[in-house]
Amino acid sequence: MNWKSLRFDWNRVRAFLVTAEEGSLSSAARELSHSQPTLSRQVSALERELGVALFERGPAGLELTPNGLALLELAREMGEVANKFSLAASGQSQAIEGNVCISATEMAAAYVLPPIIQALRDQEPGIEIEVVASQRPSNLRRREADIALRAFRPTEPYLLARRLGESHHYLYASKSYLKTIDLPKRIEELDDATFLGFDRTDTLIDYYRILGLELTQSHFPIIVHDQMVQWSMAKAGLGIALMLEEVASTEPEMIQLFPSSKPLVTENWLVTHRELHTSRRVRFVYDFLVEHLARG
Amino acid sequence: MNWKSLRFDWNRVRAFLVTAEEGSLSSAARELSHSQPTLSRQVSALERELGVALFERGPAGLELTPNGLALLELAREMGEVANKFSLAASGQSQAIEGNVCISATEMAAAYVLPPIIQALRDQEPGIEIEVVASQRPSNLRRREADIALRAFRPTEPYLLARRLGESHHYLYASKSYLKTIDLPKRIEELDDATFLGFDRTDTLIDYYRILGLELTQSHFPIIVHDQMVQWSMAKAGLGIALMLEEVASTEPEMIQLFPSSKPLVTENWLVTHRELHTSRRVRFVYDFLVEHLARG
DNA sequence: ATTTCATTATTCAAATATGAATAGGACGAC
DNA sequence: GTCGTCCTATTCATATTTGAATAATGAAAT
Repeated sequence: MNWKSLRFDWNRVRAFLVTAEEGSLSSAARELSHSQPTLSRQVSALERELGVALFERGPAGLELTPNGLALLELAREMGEVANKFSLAASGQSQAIEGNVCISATEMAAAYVLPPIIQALRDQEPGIEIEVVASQRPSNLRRREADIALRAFRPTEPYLLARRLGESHHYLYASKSYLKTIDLPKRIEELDDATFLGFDRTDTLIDYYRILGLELTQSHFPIIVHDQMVQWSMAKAGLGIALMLEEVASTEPEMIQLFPSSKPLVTENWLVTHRELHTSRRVRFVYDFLVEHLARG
Repeated sequence: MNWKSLRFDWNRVRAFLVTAEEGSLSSAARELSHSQPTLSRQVSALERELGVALFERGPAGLELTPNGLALLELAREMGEVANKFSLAASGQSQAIEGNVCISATEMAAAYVLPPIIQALRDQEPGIEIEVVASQRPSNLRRREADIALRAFRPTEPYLLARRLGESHHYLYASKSYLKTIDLPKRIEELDDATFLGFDRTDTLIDYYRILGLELTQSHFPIIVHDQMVQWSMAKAGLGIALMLEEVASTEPEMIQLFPSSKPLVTENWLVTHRELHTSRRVRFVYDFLVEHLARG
């Protein structure tokens, strides 16, 4: 076999890929934990190596040339395979030491995970935990996380999921806020209060409908994307928020509204990539989380 | 997007790939124009990086572990894409300087190409020519060559081919050899001579049948894989060889047998990868070869 | 048993790649 | 305008990677 065509520097393709996707050398450098000059030189070197101009350079940033655009397709493809390689390799790793990345919602990360991670690290100090707290589900195929805590059953065939039970959400408001409104007896009558929202979609309105409340966008004068911040605002008395019962019950200042009404129920699923489940390290964390989170 | 999983050293995958395919670090080092210690360290570093043992090491060489075997599949895939990337990049290169690799049979490389390459380099000194002389057709998809001179029309859809005319082959023997046998009048009667063969397949027997000669393996007591060497042996009087008319006619010592019989006719095709035809450099060499080789 | 030939791993000086600091340019906010 | 922020390219000291030389080991041939 002849390997002549492989003799170029593959890392430079990676530099090109991330630079093109990120839009700038600086940003790519941050992503790859390198310095901007390094990326600058790697991309320049690739261009020299190939004899092809990949970017138009300017102080405002880079712009792909048509040639660069065509090659970006292949660089993406190479990145896909590199990702698969990394995944498979991690899956085969039988080392217990090393990093495991867990994705969860902000509330779960802030209130549920800490004691579990504490216990886990007491038992296996070699395992380092990285937490990605985000409302958006992490893409496990792209390896944005090794293990994800999700509120829904995943459908992707390459994922392995385990149901952990369910969580109950109720409406909460601070004592100070409740002094400013007349709380009705029945939840259906609560319609002139201030509610805290996450975004301008109707997701939350749909949830409230399940609880028996018909609301419109105008009931959400305050939008906070960050759930932790939203909860702080609720605690500060800005309005009513939907919250996990376990989390809210630790806050004596927060009052559960209509405790006898039915809660909003979400499922909890622990999810990982099938490839990763064969990794001793990931498997350990996965099993540990199941053990400490599984209920009902 | 999250690029965490791409942060490993891609060049180490290449080191692993070539090492696994070649079977040893030393051999891989030769293929990649690196040193053996470099490959040794790159592969070790990859194993450390992934936490996976890829090879069992021994002084006799390396052996893939099951994990290594599984990862080799993905490394191969990555190599395939890297190859495509390199191909596409070369196709876009508009530099006239640089290397172009031409594959041809030994005889063509030795007798036909030299004056053409001479003229080409007089005209474009920036172009460096690499010649791969081999009876086996080079795999252009794997980029074993940029341009190939072949005796048959290629069928692969990704190849671009141009017919250059045909070549005539006759039987030749040295004057010294002819003294040792009685040359019959008609070619059909020539059956107790010594013929020089290339291998133990029947390809050559089939060719001779076209010329009207029914031979068997026993007529080929001397097998020489290398055509240049075979021709030298024929010149030294060891037997009869089939040879290109143009090449043989430059040798006064060699006698063309049965000049009035029909020759063995083969076609000549100039072939390149479609992707490469867009490279200014490859295109130039291709057109130059067409111009200097096209006949009839 | 000995030699030869292949392999891999180690050492150390030299070549190479890297990051911090810095310069310079475009763009938007004020 | 002017400031602040983002970008890229360059410089230079440092850290890493590399290859030549070499040691060590096993398999195969003698």
